Parts: sequence; C-alpha cells; structure tokens
Amino acid sequence: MQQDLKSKETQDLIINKSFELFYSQGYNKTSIPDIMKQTSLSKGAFYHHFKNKNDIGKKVIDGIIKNRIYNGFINPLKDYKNKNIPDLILYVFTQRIKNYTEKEKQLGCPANNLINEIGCNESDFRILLRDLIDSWTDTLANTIQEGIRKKEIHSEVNPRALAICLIGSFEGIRGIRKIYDDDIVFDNYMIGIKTYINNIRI
Amino acid sequence: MQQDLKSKETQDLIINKSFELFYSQGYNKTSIPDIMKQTSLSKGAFYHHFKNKNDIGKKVIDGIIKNRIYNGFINPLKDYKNKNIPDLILYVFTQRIKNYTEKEKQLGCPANNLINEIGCNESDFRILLRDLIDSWTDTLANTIQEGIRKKEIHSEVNPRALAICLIGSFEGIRGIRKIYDDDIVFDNYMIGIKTYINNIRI
DNA sequence: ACAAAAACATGCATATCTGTATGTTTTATT
DNA sequence: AATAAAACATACAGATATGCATGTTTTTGT
Repeated sequence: MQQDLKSKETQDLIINKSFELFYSQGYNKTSIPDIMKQTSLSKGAFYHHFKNKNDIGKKVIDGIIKNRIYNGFINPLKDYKNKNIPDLILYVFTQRIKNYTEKEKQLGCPANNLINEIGCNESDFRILLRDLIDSWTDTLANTIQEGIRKKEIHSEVNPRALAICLIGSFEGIRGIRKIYDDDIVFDNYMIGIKTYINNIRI
Repeated sequence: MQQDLKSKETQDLIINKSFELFYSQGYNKTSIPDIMKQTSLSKGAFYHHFKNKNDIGKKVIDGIIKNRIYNGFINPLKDYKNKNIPDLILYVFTQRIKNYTEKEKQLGCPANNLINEIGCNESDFRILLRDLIDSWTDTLANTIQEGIRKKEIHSEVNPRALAICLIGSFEGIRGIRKIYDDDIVFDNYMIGIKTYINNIRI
C-alpha cells in the first residue's frame, strides 16, 4: 500500500517536471535526461514507470493540461444559472487573461503550444487534444445555446460557430502574445471580443 | 558571376528544403542532416553557406514565411480602392481558407507553428516574427480605419483591436484545424467571422 | 525473518547531432 | 595555362539521445 503511494508520487513528480519542460522549451526540445535531471532521479526510474517519451507526453496532456483547461475554461462555463450568459462568457475569456503571470504570458497556452508543435504528427496526442477541444467547444456552444434560450443572445447566432471562434481567437492571441513583451495584444483582444459579444447581446 | 548564381541557387535549395521540413515536422525535430538529405548535398555544403541552424531558421522566416504572409494576407488588404472594406476583409480571411490544400490544412500556418514552437525561446525569431505580425496588424488596422472613414464600418470599432482579433482568430483556428480530419472547424469559423463583420458593417 | 517483487541506479550498446578541420573539385582571374 | 578562391565532400571529435540489461536497495506478503 505504501509502495503504491510512493510509486504514484514518483510518477506525479516526473509528470509535473515533464510538463514544466514541455511548456517552457517545447516537447521536441525536451529529452528524458532533461526531465530526470529536474527530478534528481535516474533514467532507470523513468523507464520503470513510463514506456517512453510518447507515454509521458500523453500523461502530461491527460493529467495536467486537461485539468488546466477544465478548471480555467470548461467548468466555469457550466455554472451559468442565474447569470447573464454574455457577461459570463466575456468574464471567462477576459478574467483569465488579466490574471496570467508573466511566465504564462511569455509561454502561451500549453495545449495550444502542443497542438501547433506536434498536433499533426503524433497521432496519440491529436486524439487527446481533440477530445479536449471538443469538450470545450461543446460546453461553450451549450452555454451560448442557453443564452439564446434565455433571450440574452440573438437567435441568429450559430452557437458552435461562435464557440470555435471564441476558442480559436483566444488560443491564437495567446500564441501571438508570446512574441511580444507587453500586453497591448491582450488589451486589444479584450476590446475586440467585448465588441463581438456586445453586438450579439440582446 | 556564374558562381554567384550557383551559390544563390544552392542557398535557395537549402532554404526551401528547410522550410518544408520545419513546416511538416517542426523546427526542433529537424536536423541539419535531415535537411541535407533532401538536397542531396553534403553537410559541408550547409556549413559553407550557413552559420548554423539558427541562421537557416532566420532565412526561412525572412525568405519564405514572410512572403507567404505578405502575398496571402497583407498585400491584398492594401488594395482596397473601389472595394467595400467589410467585404474585402471577409474575402481575404475566408477565400484563403477555402483554397487550402489538404497539406496546408493538416500542417497549419508556418508562421503560427513557429511562433508557438519557439516564439518565446529564440530571440532572433521573435523579432522577425513580431515584425511580420506588426506589419499585418498595421495594414489590417489601416484598412479598417479606411472602412470607418468611408462609413462602411461603425465608428465605434477600434481598428487595432479588430485587427488583432481577426489575425488571432485566424491563426488560432488554423492551429486547431491541425488536430481534426474534417473542415467543420473552418466552416464554423467562417460563419463566426461573417457574423462579426456583418455586425460592425453599416 | 525471508523470499518475491517493486523501486530505483548504473552501465552499456547504438544512434544521431553539431560543428570543424581537412580534403577535392569547380569556377574565376590574370 | 596557372593560380586563387569559392563550392562542395569527407572525416572526425565531442556531446547527447534512446532504450535496454543488469545491478542494488527498499517494500511487501507470508
């Protein structure tokens, strides 16, 4: 029993350090020795707990990146009772940006980084990342649909179209921000989506 | 004189093959032997013409990626005389997508891929990519401003905000498309920005 | 307390990368 | 035609990667 705990602890350590390195320097740039230097464990420990780099990659997506998106973006959208939907959407997409640390501004979105670095090459990652974006799109479209039902959003709005546009613009902007040193891009983005949301609001 | 031509031809060959590999498998995944296998030249030839991988990276951005963005997105926006500006913008951002090859759909945008893979790490690339996005934003904002002047776009619209939102959403969507096998994401995106543009149109 | 298994370390075989040093061939100059 | 320089090839040194095989230590079940 205690062994299971120790094993899980070690695996979590390796997954966390892997995430940090994938996030800060990219997946392909990161080697297994790189990761294990951060854990102060040996390479033997890595290959005892994981099959190979692809394996740890999948576990980073499923164990960390997924949770970040759920906590930050998907779950808050599900909690729409007694709330004005356009306000909620605007809040979710802007409040997060306002609270990003300097590191998060520089490094962008971990999911989007992975999508763009290896989205088309690693089939396993594709599936996991696609499921994640699907869940996000479904939830957001559902919230928008609810806004239409409550007559807070114009009925001509296509929920899935709006959903993917919001997600796409958010991810795109987080990428573009990576090459700048100031927040002008974020500020202008927030002005832009405010205009968009206000224009579809009833 | 003939030597200069030969030299330029070889350099162009190396730059083109490098672009193909960076585009299809990523910058970090691509090695110099990888590139030279494609050219059927030796590694000696590479190091004769280029300093190192960073050097070829910069030349790929400046010699190929930049031109693609200019030809596809920046220059068409400059040609707005006798055109309805909202229509022109919509056209530029949707027509390209409709004409993408299967490969371009799978691999996304070369500039966005680079931004997300190494935008925050390679300082030289950052500057080049930032200049490119700056030019794009400036040109688009200018076109939008012209639309406001011609009373085709509501005067409350913030040109730079709209510009970065359009660019961001476009790049974000091209990234997201990479993890899908169909065009639903693109189709929904086109519906979404049409709604946006039509809502700011006079 | 002891055997078995899990957790982890070490070492090695193999491959590959970068970058340079040193060749050979082609082109340009006089 | 001969010399110099550029274009390109070959060879090598040093670093680093992956992944396995084989150790050692710790934990677990009996």
